[in-house]
Amino acid sequence: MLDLKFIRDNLDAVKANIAARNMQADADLVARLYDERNTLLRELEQLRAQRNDNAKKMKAKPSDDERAGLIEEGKRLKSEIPERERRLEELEQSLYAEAEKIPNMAHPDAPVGDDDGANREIKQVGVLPDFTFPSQDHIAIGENLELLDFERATKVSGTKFYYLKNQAVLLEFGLIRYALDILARKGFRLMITPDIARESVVGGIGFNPRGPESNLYTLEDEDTCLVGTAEITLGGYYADEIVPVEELPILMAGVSHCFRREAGAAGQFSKGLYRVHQFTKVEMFVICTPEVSEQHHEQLREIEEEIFSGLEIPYRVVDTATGDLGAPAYRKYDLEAWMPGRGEHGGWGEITSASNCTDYQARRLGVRYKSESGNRHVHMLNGTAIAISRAIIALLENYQQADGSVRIPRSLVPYVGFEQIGPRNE
RNA sequence: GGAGAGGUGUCCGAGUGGUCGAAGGAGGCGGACUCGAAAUCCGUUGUACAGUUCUGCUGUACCGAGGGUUCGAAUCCCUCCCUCUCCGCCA
Repeated sequence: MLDLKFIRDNLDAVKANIAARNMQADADLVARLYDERNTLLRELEQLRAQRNDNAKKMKAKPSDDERAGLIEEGKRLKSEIPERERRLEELEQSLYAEAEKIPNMAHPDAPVGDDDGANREIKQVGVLPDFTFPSQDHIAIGENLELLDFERATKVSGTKFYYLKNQAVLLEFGLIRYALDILARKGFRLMITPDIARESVVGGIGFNPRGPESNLYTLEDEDTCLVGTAEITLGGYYADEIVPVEELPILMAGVSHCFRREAGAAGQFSKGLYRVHQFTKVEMFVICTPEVSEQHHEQLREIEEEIFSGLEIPYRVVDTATGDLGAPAYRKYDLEAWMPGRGEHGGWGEITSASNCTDYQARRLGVRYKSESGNRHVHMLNGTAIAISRAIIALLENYQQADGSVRIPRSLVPYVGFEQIGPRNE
């Protein structure tokens, strides 16, 4: 959520930003509700002050006459207060409901545009594979080598689920450990996080827990849902706390399962492992002072590049367009890996993203630190270290060999214990 | 799941319906003493929102949460939540 005063005092910029991000929110309404709320609040506080004052006079042991008058006056004041309290509560409810729809401001350098077509490519790293044989997509490779089973998963759990089998299982654990070792060296605190979170935390991070457009699974009869990412549980870790400034920056790396409904997502780019209901992810999360959040954003991007360069997977970095940022991000970098099985001739597929959400999430979550000028909200950033399912796509498709086997990148061999998968000898 | 105990400020801990934003202690911060430190002494010490003559001041709210009684509630009543201990079940 944005600061209400900021919205009121920067109405034009806020409205321009809503438009640039292609979102629906009414900043004028928020400013109006905010003013109305403040007017009513002042009125109510004045009445309460009078009530307190009146009650205080009783302590002076007044005469019976005065006493009766004070009680009379107290009753009168008392009768005026509850009605205003109700109105204030209603007003604040609509105020916050509307204010929460307003997205974070965008970085002045973020490319302006309605969707990912406007993303700006910053750089491209690595050499695209040039296969001398007919290449296959990860589904074919995975099924041939008995690494993946989509059909059985559909039978047991539904579409967009999968079994990982044999070396793919070791690949998952190996990739996790590979990423964690890098992050531990960078000073990240390693964590395994809950896979379920309260809706209040989910909302604070900027996800919509319920509703038809929600990408999350909510739990029956509870105000909780399955997490779509450890960003939720890492961001909620310090909710409602004032973090000692000397502990900043806090770097956390969380391993969790991620559950996503992906309702309505179909088409060639969501087949196989690309868009699934459940996967495992190692997520980075940074809590820092506002002054250094942009530096940390660059650092997250660099770590993501280090991880994928280390896996020798070709990728490009894009600066995400305003229309594709979502609500909480101030700026977002995506890493897109080359996926030879994507489309007719291969294509880029999003494999990580790194977002600077500034104080947008911290405000609703109540994460602050003490500064010279009072308590301020921290800045929060998140980035994917490695999303296992998509990483497996990139590995299988880029490292496939003419004989149907798949080579394992050098840096990963110590973590998985083998140098290649297959070929099947039959 | 069953039985019992309890939830007060950064922590421990007191609190008769008005003098309680809350005793006392610890810790933190500032200062005195000291060559320096410890000890001792003095002062200070939360959060949020609003207003403001704005590095301060004023008001309101906050003693687990939500209701109620009352001119007035940390204190009385009701409901709920959570934590702890013991038992049961269990990876």
